[in-house]
Amino acid sequence: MNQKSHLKCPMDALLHLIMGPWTTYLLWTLSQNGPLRFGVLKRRLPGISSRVLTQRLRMLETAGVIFRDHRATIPPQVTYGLTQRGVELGGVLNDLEVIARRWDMVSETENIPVTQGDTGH
Amino acid sequence: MNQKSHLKCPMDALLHLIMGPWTTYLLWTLSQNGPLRFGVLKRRLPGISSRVLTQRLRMLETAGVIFRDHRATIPPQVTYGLTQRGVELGGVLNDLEVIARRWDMVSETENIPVTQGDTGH
DNA sequence: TAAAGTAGGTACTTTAAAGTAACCAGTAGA
DNA sequence: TCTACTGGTTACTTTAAAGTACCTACTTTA
Repeated sequence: MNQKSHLKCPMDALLHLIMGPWTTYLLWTLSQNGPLRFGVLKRRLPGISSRVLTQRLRMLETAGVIFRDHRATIPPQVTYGLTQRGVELGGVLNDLEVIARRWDMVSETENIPVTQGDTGH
Repeated sequence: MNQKSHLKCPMDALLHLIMGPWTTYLLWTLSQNGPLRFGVLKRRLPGISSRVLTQRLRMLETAGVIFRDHRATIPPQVTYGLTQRGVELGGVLNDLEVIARRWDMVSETENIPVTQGDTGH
């Protein structure tokens, strides 16, 4: 297997979509502030390059997670925001964050082995 | 920012933990089959190298997501399984997979913009 | 006249991580 | 005695992706 495993598995495709640097921050920023223009977004993600920001926005747009609203005015005005899918994804990311925070708080606690049949799957 | 952003943010730490190739397959395999020995695990992930499998197992063990049961017999016998944290994580991964499958099914449907205030955050 | 803001695109460099292959100890079995 | 199995480790190579820097066109403002 290699990085292209997402060509077969929808789960991998989704993880591949959100796993890169900046991506979750980007989604988070959009979910907190609503639709934002390119330049504003760039300023809210201090350190990100135009190149990577553009890549991320294109990926997410292709996946239908964000929308792109382009007005060919001068200067141009391009706004990005979450779609319904983006909101769905945000929900799961929120669950993940709740877990992440909880684990951080109690990182010194025990790790309990789980016997087969208890996993809930 | 760079790959080390997980040093600050628990969310990034968690994503960084599960995002690599093989990791979710590994967790999935353990959740479906219960604790497994190294060699069995390797055979259930066709194509993975010992090197990467070991790395993944170490990462997950350090994070408290799996446990390692080592018996210094000859030949040695090392078993890995999910901890409580592993089960929790499995739950969220399952949610993600449900979404991934649904999106795949309806990939031709509309992507609806969401106005500020509707995001539920 | 020159700078700044708009939303990126392009070329080159760098780096982190994955892949590959060989190797280890110790014993059982042919 | 030679092989294979156990669970890895180590060194080297390769590649995908991120970083860096500079470029565009068009207009307004100083």
